[in-house]
Amino acid sequence: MKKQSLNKNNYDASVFDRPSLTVDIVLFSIENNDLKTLLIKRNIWPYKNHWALPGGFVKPKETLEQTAARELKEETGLSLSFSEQLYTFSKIDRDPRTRVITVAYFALMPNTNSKLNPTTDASAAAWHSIKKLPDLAFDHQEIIQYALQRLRSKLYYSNIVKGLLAKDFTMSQLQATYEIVLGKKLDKRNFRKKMHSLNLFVKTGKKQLDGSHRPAELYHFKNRKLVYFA
Amino acid sequence: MKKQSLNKNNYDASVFDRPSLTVDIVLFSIENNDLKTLLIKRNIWPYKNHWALPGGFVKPKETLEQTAARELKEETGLSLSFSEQLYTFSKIDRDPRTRVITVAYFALMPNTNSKLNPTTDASAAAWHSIKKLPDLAFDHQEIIQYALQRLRSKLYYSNIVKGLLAKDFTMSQLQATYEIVLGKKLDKRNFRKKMHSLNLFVKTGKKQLDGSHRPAELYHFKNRKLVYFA
DNA sequence: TGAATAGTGTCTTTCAGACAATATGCC
DNA sequence: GGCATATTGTCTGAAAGACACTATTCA
Repeated sequence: MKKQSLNKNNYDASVFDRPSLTVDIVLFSIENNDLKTLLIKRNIWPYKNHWALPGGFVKPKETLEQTAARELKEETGLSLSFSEQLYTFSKIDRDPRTRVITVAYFALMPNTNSKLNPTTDASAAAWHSIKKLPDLAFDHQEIIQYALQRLRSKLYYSNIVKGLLAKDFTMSQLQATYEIVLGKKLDKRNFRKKMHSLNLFVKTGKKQLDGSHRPAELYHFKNRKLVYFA
Repeated sequence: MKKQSLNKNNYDASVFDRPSLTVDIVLFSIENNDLKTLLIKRNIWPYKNHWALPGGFVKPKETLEQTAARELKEETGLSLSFSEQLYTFSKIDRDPRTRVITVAYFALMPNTNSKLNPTTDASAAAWHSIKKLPDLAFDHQEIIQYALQRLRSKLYYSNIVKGLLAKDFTMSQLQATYEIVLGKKLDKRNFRKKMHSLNLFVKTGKKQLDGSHRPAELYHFKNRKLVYFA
């Protein structure tokens, strides 16, 4: 196979007589009470110097999930815990190089303040608030909006919020996470009534003491896996 | 590009140093009060003489939706009205030829008793009850089950049932369609109360007279498009 | 004892689910 | 009038949503 070149003039599209396939990852996390997504800064054509979702080409011997994990690791140094397939985007001109179809994945991680270590095709990696995203490469804006919808709706019928929380958490932290993602305030009593009725949590017995006020019970999820409840 | 050959011994996998991409279509329709899906009988290796979902390789200049419509037309003679993307299946060994990733689409059509006209890779095309499917090629059994889940759950929060009905229909026909797809009986009064509360239908003014009993009001959908209501 | 956050219960409204009698047309 | 299907309303229980006070710790 011919080597793929790196700018518009000597780009050989004949290499691609079938569509190429990539995986892109929308990784969400909460930082400073704000929902953020991880972007990398491209240092090659096309969209050089634009921010983009981490992602890359699928290798013949790896599953799409493996591609997602590998690319995220390569481009940011982060490891993937929870992820699920989002949608496959296939507009004909979404990539100026040639026909590229991308399977988008959506992933969550708790706030860990991990240092980001971009390598390869990225000159930088950074968390961006979903409230003010920069100009993005390709159709990545659309992909992020799709992922955000999916995340928001899954809050209502699954324990997906787990992906954004540390192992142990307080009911206040849980509620704050819902509020940040949904972008609206929730009633404290109704929220707790609902959450307790779901029977998804157990008390750890520990309490969180952090200031001059009543300490909060710490909970964790009963189930290791994603659970649907509606 | 080398021509692809047709049996295991002289199959040249080096043609595929990147994953190949196909589209498969799960087309549902109701026939004789039974939910059926359209299958074709393969007349080439692999899975020769097995039933399989209609589908095929994505061409460079077509969208996935166009691939779906083209393949369905080629293999069955049918035209696609409603369809939506289902999921992308990518297990490494799902296709014995080489690495093939497939984007599954799920589609609906009203019962039209259209004659099926298989061509190209199919020696036959036929509707099969989802209650007793034959041995299927590839991972197509899994794909159909996934599509069926999607269809069933969408009945509860969208007007997707439209895809299975003629333009005008009675409330009894609507309810029967729900019952066939869900595989369970529903209460007539509660069903109608709910449906009318959704405000999705208008009376056509016409009535269906078909036998020695009270004629039924004919309705049609207000909205041309898919509408979500929950 | 004042400041800050944690934790809890009642009332009202809405919706799902159980349930049966009347209406209309054809023979 | 008899048969077959169409059409309609009430009651009950469960859950969502509005709403305010007490509990605990620390300074």
